[in-house]
Amino acid sequence: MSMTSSLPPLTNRQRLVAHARALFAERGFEGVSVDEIAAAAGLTKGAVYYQFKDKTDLFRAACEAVLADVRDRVETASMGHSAHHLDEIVIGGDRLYDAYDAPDARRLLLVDGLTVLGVDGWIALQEPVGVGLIAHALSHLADERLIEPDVVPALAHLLFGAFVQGALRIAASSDPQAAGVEVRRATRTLTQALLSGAGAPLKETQWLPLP
Amino acid sequence: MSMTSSLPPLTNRQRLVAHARALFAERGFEGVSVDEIAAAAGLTKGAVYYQFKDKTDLFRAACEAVLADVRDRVETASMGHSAHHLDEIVIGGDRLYDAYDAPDARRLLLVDGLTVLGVDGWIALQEPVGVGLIAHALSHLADERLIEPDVVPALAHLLFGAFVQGALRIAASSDPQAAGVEVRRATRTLTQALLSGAGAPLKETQWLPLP
DNA sequence: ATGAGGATCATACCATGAGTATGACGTCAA
DNA sequence: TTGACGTCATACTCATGGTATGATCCTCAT
Repeated sequence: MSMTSSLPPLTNRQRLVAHARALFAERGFEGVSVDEIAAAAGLTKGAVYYQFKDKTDLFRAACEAVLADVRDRVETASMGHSAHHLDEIVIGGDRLYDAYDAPDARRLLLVDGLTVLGVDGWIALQEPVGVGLIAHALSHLADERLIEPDVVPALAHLLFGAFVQGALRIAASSDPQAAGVEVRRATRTLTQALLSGAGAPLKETQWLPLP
Repeated sequence: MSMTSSLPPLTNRQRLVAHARALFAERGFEGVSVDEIAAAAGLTKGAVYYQFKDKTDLFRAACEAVLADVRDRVETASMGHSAHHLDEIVIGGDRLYDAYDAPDARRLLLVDGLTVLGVDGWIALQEPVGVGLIAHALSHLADERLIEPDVVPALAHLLFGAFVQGALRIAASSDPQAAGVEVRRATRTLTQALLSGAGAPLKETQWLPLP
């Protein structure tokens, strides 16, 4: 069904990334050998190590390819739907779950990415897209004084973590359909709570002193 | 400082787990060889593969050892502090961050665990402790009708994901001290919003139809 | 044209490490 | 004593990441 538009006919580097993406999505980073990826692209290991520094570098390139698709899906889908600023955090959230429904996004970005790229690499990868989209939505809540503006970066990161676990919970469920609505409901409970402006007062040290 | 109470003098299996835990915490699952772990325990590879099925099995045992300590730290610390039921979600949250401050908890449970054990294994590992504690706290909110009872399991999982990313954000920061208070503040914004009872009304499909 | 030089990739090779097979050593019961 | 079993060491295989080096092709100046 996919139009397989090969204009121009794809450079070898792109073909390596494409096959790496497919194989990594199927059997994970450790489950696929470099020779196998090269063979799938009709090449050998020499081509891989000329184009990429090491196996991790190839994995990173595959991650960025997946992430580009995720960004496209989320942005185009949320385009025109946000009647009000405040809706986009719940609408965009559903689109995020849709995007993370793809096997390659799950395996590369959510499962293997953290271990392979390390904590810093993982955060650097997710910041522009996943975290960034949430931060953008939260900034509108901060404009309306529903939350404090200076908690937006960290809060976006936390919410992104919630989305990650939500996607994994759906993936691990024996009934992904039912788990999908369950997780989306729980996510709305979370975002709805933010939208109510309950985070605004925040009398410092009302609960416990911060160390 | 740790009392190193060796009574009885530790079986070889326990010593393997202990050294595996330390080495995995230092250089990760892929960064440590089985021979190295065996040598650190004064043994050889044969002992490892007699006691454990494979390297992953040893890693799982190390994870459970770390997790036992996490549970102890969180439970004993939150013991007697929760004047009201509703406090424990924010108090216990701070204790969770404290527990995930340890290098072994970070590396084994938060970074390597997901990839090594797989999604199902990882969830099965975290469910009894991390997710379970949050679910317990949330159940009290459900008793007070602050949230719907049937969203508790999924919501606990989501909040646990937020804690995971919070801990990772602290770990990756160049100033963990400052990042610690930043993340804890953001976490309280989240939990405080739940405590306000904003999740209760939840008019179905007010925003979007669930698929 | 032609040869120099670089870009791109294949081939051969090495080192490491997970997993297996098998044997050695002990203990204990009969 | 001996035989069975639990525990571990040793020796081996095999897959794989990475490197070194050589082959091929394209480009371009002379």
